[in-house]
Amino acid sequence: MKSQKLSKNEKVVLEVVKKSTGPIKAYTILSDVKKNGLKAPPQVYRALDKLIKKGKIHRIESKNAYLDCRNSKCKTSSKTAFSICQKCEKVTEILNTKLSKFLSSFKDDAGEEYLKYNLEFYGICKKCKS
Amino acid sequence: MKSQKLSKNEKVVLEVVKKSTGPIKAYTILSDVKKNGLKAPPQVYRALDKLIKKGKIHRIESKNAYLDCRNSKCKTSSKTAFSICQKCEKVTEILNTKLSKFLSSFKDDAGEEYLKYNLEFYGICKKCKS
DNA sequence: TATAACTTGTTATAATATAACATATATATT
DNA sequence: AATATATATGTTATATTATAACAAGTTATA
Repeated sequence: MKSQKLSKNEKVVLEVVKKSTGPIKAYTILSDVKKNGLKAPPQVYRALDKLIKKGKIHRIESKNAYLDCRNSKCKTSSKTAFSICQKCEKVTEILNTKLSKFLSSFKDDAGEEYLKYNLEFYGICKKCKS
Repeated sequence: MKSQKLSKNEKVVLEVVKKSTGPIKAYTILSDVKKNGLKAPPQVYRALDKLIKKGKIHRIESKNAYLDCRNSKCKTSSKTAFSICQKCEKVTEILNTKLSKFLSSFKDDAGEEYLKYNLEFYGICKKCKS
């Protein structure tokens, strides 16, 4: 497990991700942090990579977007599950013990378990249904 | 569920994906299908999108790559699970009834079920471990 | 055969991400 | 403190992945 200490750029990027109401894209972050002096994509991508390793944010693979982790117990980003509304694009992290236990102890045909997974559920959220 | 009939370009692209020993990238497909007369990215991406909808191939989100579906029962690409070796990059589709039943009947905190999901497990495959 | 729906071809460009290298800052070791 | 080492930053250029927009051809159907 990596140190949780954040560098200057990591703090700046994390603040932007936290402020966002949903998953935010790298270039949206970039245009936002330009007021903080950051200028180029690598500065953002480097910070994002580190923040993911440090468990501060998650990457929503199917959206190429980044979301802050609201699970205080989350120290790493190795086991993640999300629900994604296909209508309003809202993404919610799923923190469910039964689910994480099931997936953590899941054995494939070769009898192997996995220390890392990412699960994305797609559907229509309650708000959009009503 | 979409018609399973494939157009000319879809057949050409599917053959290339099938021939590949693992997940294959869109631009790798493009350079391959150039001998069949296809010339530009949209031709490949359009075929890929249709093939996914028709359940013939899957997209491995974390790799931006495409893999043919070997599950004969797979008519759509709405419920998918894969294991990905972080060393040799091998990707295997997981066809496991217990897993698919669990995820299909999973209810989130709002009591909602999901008709669509994608799960990616990451680890080291047996071959790479030994 | 006309009409609609789908499929293809084509050019250009948008969106996402990394390589490579120079410099600066922080941390640990003597 | 001075040196060595590792980490973090700044910068330019470029690679990779994907779509917009529009014209034209093909197939299915009324």
